[in-house]
Amino acid sequence: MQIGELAKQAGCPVETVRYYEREGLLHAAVRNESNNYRQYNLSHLDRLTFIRRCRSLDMTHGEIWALLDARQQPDASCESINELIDTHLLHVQARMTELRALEGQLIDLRSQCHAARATRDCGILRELDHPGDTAWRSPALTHSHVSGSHSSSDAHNHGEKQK
Amino acid sequence: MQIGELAKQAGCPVETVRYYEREGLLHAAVRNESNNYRQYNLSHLDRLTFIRRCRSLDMTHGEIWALLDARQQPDASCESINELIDTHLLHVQARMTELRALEGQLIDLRSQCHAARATRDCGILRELDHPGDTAWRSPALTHSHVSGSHSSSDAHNHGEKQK
DNA sequence: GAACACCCTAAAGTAACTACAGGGTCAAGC
DNA sequence: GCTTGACCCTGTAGTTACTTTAGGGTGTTC
Ligand SMILES: [Zn+2]
Ligand SMILES: [Zn+2]
Ligand SMILES: [Zn+2]
Ligand SMILES: [Zn+2]
Repeated sequence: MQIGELAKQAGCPVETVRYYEREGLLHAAVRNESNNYRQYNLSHLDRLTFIRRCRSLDMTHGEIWALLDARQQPDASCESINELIDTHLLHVQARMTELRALEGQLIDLRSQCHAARATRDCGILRELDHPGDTAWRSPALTHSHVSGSHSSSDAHNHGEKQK
Repeated sequence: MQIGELAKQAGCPVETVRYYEREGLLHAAVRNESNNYRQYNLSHLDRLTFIRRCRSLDMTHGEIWALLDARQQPDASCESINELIDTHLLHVQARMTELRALEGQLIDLRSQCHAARATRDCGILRELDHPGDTAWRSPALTHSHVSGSHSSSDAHNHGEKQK
């Protein structure tokens, strides 16, 4: 199996497979001697699929490493695995709590302006400009990874010409 | 006011202020001629505080640019501001929906192993290894930025010695 | 004049990819 | 034999919003 087929089976881009190999997450494939193409077998596909399932649960590479390591020691206790899942569940829940708080603040903010008026009278800007009575404290820091709410394809250019 | 005082008033690190200036979000400060230190006034503090409030709502720099731009035109309609907040609220809600789905999957996964047993018998690994009947599809892509659940301080090293 | 808090710049690191530049390999069709 | 197109390779840079590090100047105090 070459890299395109492996990636297709695992449902991820080819570049991601090469990236995982560089990171060591995926074992380096044997190369075809004549053309230097990577050759994969089913155990590679197994491992890659495992990794992608963990990523779809938003685990970090560090968390995935820990699971892969644990898997290498079938005789050890699985306690650390159970704990890792618990901890990661807390990561996700912590972030949800933050986002719920943000949602509330944004709904409050939005309620400051319903009609379209002149910008100078917009209640939203007014509220952003002066703290007001709503709690403007930044959300208490959590031990969560899992951050953000914006897709990477959001363009962030400002007054610059597009190509 | 020099940079340390400004940062303290706004509740953010000094480096972040310099970073915003490089990005253009914050206007470049006048420099003290003798020592080249940045000198700020209250309008800088206003703008920085505005930016930080938007960031605490998890807006991107692009979204903040749009608000800052709109604020420059007090006579225009504030419709775009209202829409921006609506859209960003959708970003946050979309991410919450994703995280709720993740939470459900993780709870399912965790339920596969309650006692600490040998790793070879761990129901969690078993489930991660073979798709099982639970829906393993990656969460439908949203138009959200706001991603992740892990804090940046999570260490992600594996078998490497610490310094 | 030494300690210490403060300021400066430029460059690299973070997480997990994604994209690009520049080029080799292979099968099919003309 | 040559072109077209799909596939593969390497290496590097870009993404987001910062943070960290290296290396060095400034200002006040003891
Ligand atoms: Zn986690
Ligand atoms: Zn308005
Ligand atoms: Zn947004
Ligand atoms: Zn277990």
